[in-house]
Amino acid sequence: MDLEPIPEIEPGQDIPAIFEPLCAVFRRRLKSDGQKYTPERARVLDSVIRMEGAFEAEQLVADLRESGYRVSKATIYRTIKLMQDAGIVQRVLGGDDVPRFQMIYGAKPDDTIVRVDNDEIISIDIPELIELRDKICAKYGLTPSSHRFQIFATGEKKS
Amino acid sequence: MDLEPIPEIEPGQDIPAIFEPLCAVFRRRLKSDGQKYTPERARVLDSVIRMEGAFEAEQLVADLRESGYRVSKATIYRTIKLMQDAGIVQRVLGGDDVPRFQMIYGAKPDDTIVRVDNDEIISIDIPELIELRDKICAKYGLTPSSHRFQIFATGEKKS
DNA sequence: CTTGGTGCAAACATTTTGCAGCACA
DNA sequence: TGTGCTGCAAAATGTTTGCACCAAG
Repeated sequence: MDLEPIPEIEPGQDIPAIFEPLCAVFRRRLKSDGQKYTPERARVLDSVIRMEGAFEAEQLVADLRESGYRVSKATIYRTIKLMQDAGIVQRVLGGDDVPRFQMIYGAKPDDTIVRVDNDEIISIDIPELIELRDKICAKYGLTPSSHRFQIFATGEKKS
Repeated sequence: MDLEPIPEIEPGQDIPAIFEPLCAVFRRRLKSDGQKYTPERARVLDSVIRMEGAFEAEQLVADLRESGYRVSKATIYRTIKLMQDAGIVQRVLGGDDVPRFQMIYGAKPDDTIVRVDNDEIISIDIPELIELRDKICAKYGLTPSSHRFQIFATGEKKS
């Protein structure tokens, strides 16, 4: 491919600073495995960073296609897998059963109530959880990057 | 099919009492939707109840086949969907990306730390979460059946 | 020249659907 | 007689793989 050369840290133009280390994380991980940070992989990472919240693999395909970068589906899936290995994204399920991915690093916490009787998803905000998780991680000598709290509930009181 | 008639509450022989209402829940839900509690569906529910923790759809197929009940794959998948609608099971993802299902009713909460740098999963026990979730649900007029708390962390202190 | 990466298309795994026949109200 | 349920096989999704060729060290 004849894309421009890859800068040392290629965060794209309008990517929040919080995501900048991501690129470095990915590059480091690839390098330590004897793998390369190619233009295609940079494009996929770029696209992932731009996604808001959870996204489907197919959205990456579409997004990259729109951007004019023809990255093959196979490469996209392969790159997603690499990013999973690098701890950058994870696979998740929403209320529907569509498999999606979401960023781990820099992701904002995801606290929800899932109505198991009608698939409704209610976002809630529980600041206490952050200190709770930090406390727990400290006990294990780990550094938390994000968390996810799902409550499964039914609506007895209302339909 | 020439199976024995379905008793009013057919909990199987050695199913813990905690699961008994499940059958009633399922029957009630089906009835209210003008659907039927057939022998095949009873068999699938039976099999689901016997599964420990999360299970793959294919395990139900195998389990039912072993039991000598030939329930078609299509019916099993259709029944799983009905049970999802009834709020009895939900789809989940484990550390690998294999889609699985798990019981909601009677399921024990699932609190874990996910080491994003090496995929290690550490089970933790946080009793406070139960009261927290109950408090939150009460605020929304909902009845919690289970929850899941995942912390994503890296091991800075040890590898 | 060796190792890794890519695109393409075929293969795969899992789940859904169309359809003809069956069961029961 | 109509409505729902079943099995089967085909179709639809979502993801992975085999292969031939390309690029960089």
